[in-house]
Amino acid sequence: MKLSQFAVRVLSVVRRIPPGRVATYGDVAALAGRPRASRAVGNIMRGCRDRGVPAHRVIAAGGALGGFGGNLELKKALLRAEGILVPGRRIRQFSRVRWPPSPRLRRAKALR
DNA sequence: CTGCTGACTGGTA
DNA sequence: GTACCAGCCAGCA
Repeated sequence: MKLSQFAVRVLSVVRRIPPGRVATYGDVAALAGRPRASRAVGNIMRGCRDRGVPAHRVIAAGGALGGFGGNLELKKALLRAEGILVPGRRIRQFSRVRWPPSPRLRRAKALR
């Protein structure tokens, strides 16, 4: 199975997300070098079944859950298991569990 | 090459 | 709060 360079970068970024933290598709795209490729990131996540990749920690903007191949309930359960509360369609205290809060990402998004 | 798709996003109504 | 829209981009037919 061969992955494009972009896919490799995306996966390596997702692998870096610590337990109990989340990142948005847009964040992952930015860290992978393509700030506007959030949609493409979603496609890659959908196709990736690698267990070293915590896909459940990748969510949509604003703390929305996004998708999870039809197993959205499973995604919620996995997040809950890491201490992230998901009362409804959005996670609780999004700004607190969001990763990364680094200046690097902010600068990347500022170029938008 | 062209065209469509979608685990997206930000804007408007 | 919801609904719809245009822009976006990698992957695939």
